[in-house]
This record gives sequence, structure tokens and C-alpha cells, in this order.
Amino acid sequence: MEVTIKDIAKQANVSIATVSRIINNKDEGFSLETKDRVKKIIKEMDYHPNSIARGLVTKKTSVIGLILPDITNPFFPEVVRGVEDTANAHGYNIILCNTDDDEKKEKTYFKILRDKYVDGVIYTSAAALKDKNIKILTDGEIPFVLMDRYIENQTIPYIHTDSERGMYEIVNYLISNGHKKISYISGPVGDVVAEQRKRGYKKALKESGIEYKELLVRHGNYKVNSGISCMESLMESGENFSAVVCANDLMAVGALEVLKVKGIRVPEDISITGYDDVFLSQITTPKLTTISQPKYDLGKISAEILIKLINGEDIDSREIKLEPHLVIRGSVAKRSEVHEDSSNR
Amino acid sequence: MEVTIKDIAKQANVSIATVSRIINNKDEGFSLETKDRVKKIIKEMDYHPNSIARGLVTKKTSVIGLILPDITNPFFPEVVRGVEDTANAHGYNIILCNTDDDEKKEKTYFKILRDKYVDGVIYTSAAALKDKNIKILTDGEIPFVLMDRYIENQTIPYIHTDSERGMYEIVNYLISNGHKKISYISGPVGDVVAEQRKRGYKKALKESGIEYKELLVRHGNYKVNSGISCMESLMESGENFSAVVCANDLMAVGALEVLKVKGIRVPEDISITGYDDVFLSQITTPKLTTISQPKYDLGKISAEILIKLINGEDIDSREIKLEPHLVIRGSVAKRSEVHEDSSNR
DNA sequence: TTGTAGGCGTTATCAT
DNA sequence: ATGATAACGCCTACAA
Repeated sequence: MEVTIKDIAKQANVSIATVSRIINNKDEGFSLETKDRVKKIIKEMDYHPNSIARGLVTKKTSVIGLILPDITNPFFPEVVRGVEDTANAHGYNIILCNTDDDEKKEKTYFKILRDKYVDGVIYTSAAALKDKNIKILTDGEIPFVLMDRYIENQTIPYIHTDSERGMYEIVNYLISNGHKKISYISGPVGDVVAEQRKRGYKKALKESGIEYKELLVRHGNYKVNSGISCMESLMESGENFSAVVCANDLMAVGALEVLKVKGIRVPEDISITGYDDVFLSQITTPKLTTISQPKYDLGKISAEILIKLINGEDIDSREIKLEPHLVIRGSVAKRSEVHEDSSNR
Repeated sequence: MEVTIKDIAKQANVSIATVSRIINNKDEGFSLETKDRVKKIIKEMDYHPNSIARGLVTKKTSVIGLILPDITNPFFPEVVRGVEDTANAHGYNIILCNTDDDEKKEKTYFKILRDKYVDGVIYTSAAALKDKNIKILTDGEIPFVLMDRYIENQTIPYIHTDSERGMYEIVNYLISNGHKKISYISGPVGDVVAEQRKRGYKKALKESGIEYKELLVRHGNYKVNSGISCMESLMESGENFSAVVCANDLMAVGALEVLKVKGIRVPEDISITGYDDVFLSQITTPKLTTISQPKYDLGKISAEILIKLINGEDIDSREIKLEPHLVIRGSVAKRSEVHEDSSNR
């Protein structure tokens, strides 16, 4: 049988109340002498408080839920690490939940986490979060934050990187290298982040007086295979372009693969860009020019905000926007006049 | 205030005992009629049992701990996914713990998980697990399994892939391609898996009558950087070799990078092999010939075994060995006679 | 400074 | 088929 607070109390000839005060580091309610004695006995008997029992009365479990689409997506491990390290440093553990962007799974996890009385949850989803689902958490008065993605018309804090700006910058970089016909492989239609990035793409084009052509854009799902099919579709379209910007690195990898197979040189013939700066982007040939997101920090800050919320502290603003930055590697070439001519109407 | 079993009981004019029986799907202790009535009220009042309170009496929490070195290592996400999917399918959630192979962190996590009364833990570590630490779990009578790595002289179940055999096969593949001078970039000295793989390397050499030369081996830490430094060291050694086999893909990526910088062609000049078949190995140039481990299954089966243990079921044997298999891609070339001659003494 | 006792929300053992 | 009630292990007023 496990040794309980009762055993310690008996052994030390004090009440369990006193023991409780001591293990909770209260600064009143016992003499220094009894404190030492009790502590010694606790050590001798290897007593450790039962978190469950404690949780039942305090309503705190010291665990937070971490909901994301798929840990297998190379974007997430580093984010998760940021969350876990931070949570841990504050005495929390994390329950990891993979939803595959499936609303049903999300809902189920919400309920489970609520029933398990987690102290808070960090939520990332590409799917639009329904109010009805949010209610599961809010009714349970469980603090939560949105990470990476966000939901409109809500007051829930969210931490993300400025996707529109990131995409804006990399497209501008392309333009400054002489590119004018720029294809775009986007994320899914309806995905909030995908929309933001596309907005950055459009904005950059517009500012340079380049017309946005629907025919030059394709919609993938952030996975390698969709990068492949989008690139193939682009090639077969007969449209002319000197560069293709992808909404994430994985799709860029797929696009790269297609061009390699077709014997089209990157970046000499066509330039390609990624987004996220996942490790993969450093080992493709050529290495991907991409936009770097502070992934670890994204997780870290999300955890910090959540913990503040849990502690009832104020947070400065609902939105925390981290800044992305351009990482120039080898997948973009200057568009020379010669090529320019040959590809003009 | 949350609605409790008491509220339901009152509303339904029954005792909490009856409600309890109903929510736990007992097959006695209530009439069909009251069952329906209670269930209806439960739904109306949106009642959900408090897992904490339940856990306090049942001693079950439906959560399992998952301890691994670093989720950021691309080998793990898929394993974790296998664990999570399986756990979830059986009604369990997972608490993720990153240890960085730090014994102190491991010990701390052991204690936390024990205090949180997790139902079991899956443990992966490169560090030698001390008996004293194991005791934390065994004393708490918490079932656990070893995943990927194992500990000698213990009776703890472990699930792993046959590292010795995997390495044996890939080295044989090299030999069958005419390679005789084969360098080896190993994992850390003392790491159990590293030892197993090295054993496979030695065995293959021996069977083909090739002498094992300490001068041809280096020890890294499974990370890209160590692959780089090991490869550099190998190049500077002046030793002659036509192939280098790496104990994992990440180090192979590092090695590849060094050769690329030096203008040495892979596989024409030197062949390289990886191990693990992490996604990265498909996008290097050339693509890595490597050994594939069933990563998802590793996680899945580990979870299944653990759950059996939790349920008090018998498991067939202490050791479950999954089979690795050779994946031939483009980083190994036939060693032609010409090269052979030039590199012979 | 210390102890008593109630309560947290369940499950489970007895009765009835 | 039901209902009281005692745990489960801890925290926390409230007393002493």
C-alpha cells in the first residue's frame, strides 16, 4: 500500500493538517522543529502526495492539453518542444492530441480534456472551430489559447506569426530578382493561414503592378504529394511562369521533385520558394529559400500565455504576432533579360 | 458549478448509487425504465463524470506516460503517432516527456508520472537506466515497457527492431556491391543500440573476411553535426575507403554535406548509407540507401503491449523484435575494378 | 502552533 | 432494483 499523509501524521505524532501545511510550504501552522521532524519522516518513508487526490480538491491537475493536427508534420515537433519545455519549467505536463484536422476528433478531445480537468489547452487547427465546440472548454472554464491559427470573432488569445507579411516578403524578394510571372501553390481553400499567406502574395504582386492570375494558383494540403500534383497541374496548364512560391516547405519539396524528374533546373529555369524553414529545406538540392518561423518560440510563448491565463494574470493583448524572416538559400535565381524575353507574350 | 452525480440523482429521484451504476454500464442494479429516465436527464443536464474523482477511487487515470529523448529527432514523431493513435483507440491519453537522454530529467519524469498515477509508461532512452530509477515505477506498481532501446538483466518487456540484423544487411549490401574498405560512423559509445548496430557491421565484415579496422570508425551522437565532424575526421585521417555506413540517417546527411562541399561525388566516388529511413532520406541528393524501421508499428505495438500489461493480461514473451528492411535508393554504387585497384595497397 | 472535521465527486459494499 | 454510506487521499476553514 502506498504511504499516505495519514501515515506520516501518525508516525510524526501530528495531525494530517499539519503535515499538509508542511508539504505545501505554508509559512504558518507549524513550528520549525515539527517541520524538520515531519520532513525527515517524509523522506524516510518516501512519501509523495497523490496528485489525483490533491486535484480533486484543488481543481488543479498541472497538466495542459496540446491539440494539433499531426505531430508527424515536421513543422510541429519543434513547436511541441517549445511547449513542453516551458510547461515543464512551470510544473506542468502536456497531453498530446492529434486531430488530423478532423472536427469530430477535436470535439472528442475537448471533452476528454475537460473531463480530465486539464488546467488549460493549447489549440492548433486548420479547421474552423465551431462555437459549439469552443463551448465545451469555456463552459468548463478551461483557459485556452490558439496557436498558429486563429478564429475570427472571438476573444480567445492567439499566438501566431505574421503569415501575410512573411509571404509578402518572399514574393517581393522574387520580384526584386526580376520575376514577374509567379505561380502560387496555396494551402487548402478555407484554411485561415492559407488565406493569410495568399493575401501576402497578392499584396506583393499588386504593389509591383503585377496582375494576379487565378490560372497561376493551385491549392494543395500542405503535404508533399499535393505539392507534386499541384506542380504537375501547373506544368500541364501551359501557363508561363519563372517562379513558383509554395505555402509551405513540404509542398515545395514536392514541386522540386517534379521539376527534377522533368529535367527542369532549379533555380536556373524556374525558381522555387518554401515557407516554414523546416529542417528539410536545408537538405534539398538546391537548398530552399524560405520564410522562417520561430517555431520553438511559438510553442514557448503559447505556453507562457496559457500559464498566465491559468494563474489569472492579465495578458497584454489578445493577439501576439511573431515576426517571420526571409532565409535566402539556393532555390531562387535572378531572372535574366534573356529568359524574361522568351517568356513574355 | 459543475453538475455532479448528485444533481442527476436528485433530479431523477434516485440515489447516486443507481446513477453510478448506470453511467458505468453495469448490467444490474436498475430497471430499464429508470435507466432511460436517468440517461435522459444526464443528457439534458449535460452531465459528464469527473475523471479525477473517479480516478481517486479506481486508481485508474486512463493516461499513459511516453518518455523519449527528443520529439525533435525525426525518428520519433511517427513513433509517437503510433502510440497516440493506439492509446486513443483504447481510451487512453498520452503525456509526452522529453528527456534529452538526461538521467536527471528521466528520474524527475518518473516521479511526476508516478504521482499523477498514470496507468503505464512507455520508455525510450539512450542512457542506461539505473535500477534505482526503475524502482520508482515498479514500487508504484506502474506497468511499463521499453521501446526501441532495452536494458539488460531485467524482466521488463521491450519492443524494438533488430538493429544488429539491419546493419548486417546493409553492410552486406555494400559488400555485395564490391566494397571492401568500409568506414563506419557509429552512435555514442555505450549506447545500447549503437553497440548493436556496430555488432552488425562487424559481423558482416567478418563473414566476408574483411578485417575490422578501428581507424575506420568514428563515434557521433546521431545528430547532423556529428555526422559532419565524423566525416571530416575520416577524410583527414588519410585512410582509404570507398563507402561509409552511418548509424542513422541524420549523420548520413551530415556526411553527405561534407562530401558535397569537398566536391566528392556520391555514390560515384564514395557510397554512403543511412539507417532509420526517416523522411529526410528521400530528399537528399542522391536519395539515401538506408534501413527502414517500422516506426509507426513500433509505437503501436508498444502501446498495445503496455495496455495488455495494464489490463493484467499475459504477454507472450518479454521481447518483441520487429524486422527492419533494406531500402535501396541512390547513395550506393557498384565498386568497379578500376577504383578497386587504385584504392588497394 | 496544532487538531478536528467537512468536503471534493466518485465507486463499491452492504443493506433493504 | 435500490439506497445509505464508507472509502479514496488530500486541503482547508474553523476551533482549540
